[in-house]
Amino acid sequence: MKNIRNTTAKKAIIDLITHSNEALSHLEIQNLTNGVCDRVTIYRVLERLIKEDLIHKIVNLDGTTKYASCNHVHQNHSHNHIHFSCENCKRVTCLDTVVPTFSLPENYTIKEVNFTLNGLCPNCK
Amino acid sequence: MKNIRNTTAKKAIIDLITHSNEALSHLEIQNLTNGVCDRVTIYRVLERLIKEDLIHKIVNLDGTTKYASCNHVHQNHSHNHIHFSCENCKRVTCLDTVVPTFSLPENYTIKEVNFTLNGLCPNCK
DNA sequence: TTATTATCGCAACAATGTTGCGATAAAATA
DNA sequence: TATTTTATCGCAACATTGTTGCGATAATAA
Repeated sequence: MKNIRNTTAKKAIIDLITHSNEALSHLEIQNLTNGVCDRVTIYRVLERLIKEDLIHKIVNLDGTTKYASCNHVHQNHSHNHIHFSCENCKRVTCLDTVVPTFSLPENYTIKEVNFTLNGLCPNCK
Repeated sequence: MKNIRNTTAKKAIIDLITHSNEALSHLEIQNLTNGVCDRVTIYRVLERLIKEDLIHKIVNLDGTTKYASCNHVHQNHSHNHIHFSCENCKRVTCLDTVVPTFSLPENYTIKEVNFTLNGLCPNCK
């Protein structure tokens, strides 16, 4: 069986993401880790962290993708909260408390959710 | 002032999108229009069609973006409906009737919305 | 028919993500 | 602690997707 290793790169990346109050892009992670590891390694670590359910991926309308830590304060945490993407400062933040309600037609199986809003955040408006 | 022109490429692309029952990617549009115009022109036409509010853009969790026609059956149409992206057949469809409700904290200005769900559609489950 | 200019085609570039493979190092085991 | 196993890494090379500049073309107004 595969055993998970606690790599230097992995530790640095997860530390960065969990201590950030906004979602980070691959490039931002690359700059902030400052040469701890290769570009490709960052992609691979992020992929694994998502699989381990430690972070989640957010894709914005402008096509950029960012990563944020999962909030495990609730017993059954989920990623179906809304993310806000500011057009001005480009910051993406999790609105953990804002969970939308909707009723899906039958026969659909939901596995992942991506809710993002674009606009101006309180700081930029 | 700028006057909008009804180009051959534009007509072909909008015809394609409005008659499709699923959202189309840039590549799919390129293949289906079959050399009507250049790759770059497709990007520019799509950009203009979005600005004219004739189509809307959908960005999925896998990073792919697709385009769908705007449903103008309602007086005040909006794009805040949910899109479903099937992991298996890769089709993206608008669930026009499924509009989520949520309450945003104050001081946020919303300009655009991107709601997508990943999973299995009725055909693939 | 002619003039204006929005739109186009092409080439070149930029950003982002992926893959293969030999090298390295984390952690289990002796 | 020393050795072994193999998950993870670094590098190079590539693929995909989207962007930009600029001269050429064609849609529309005059």
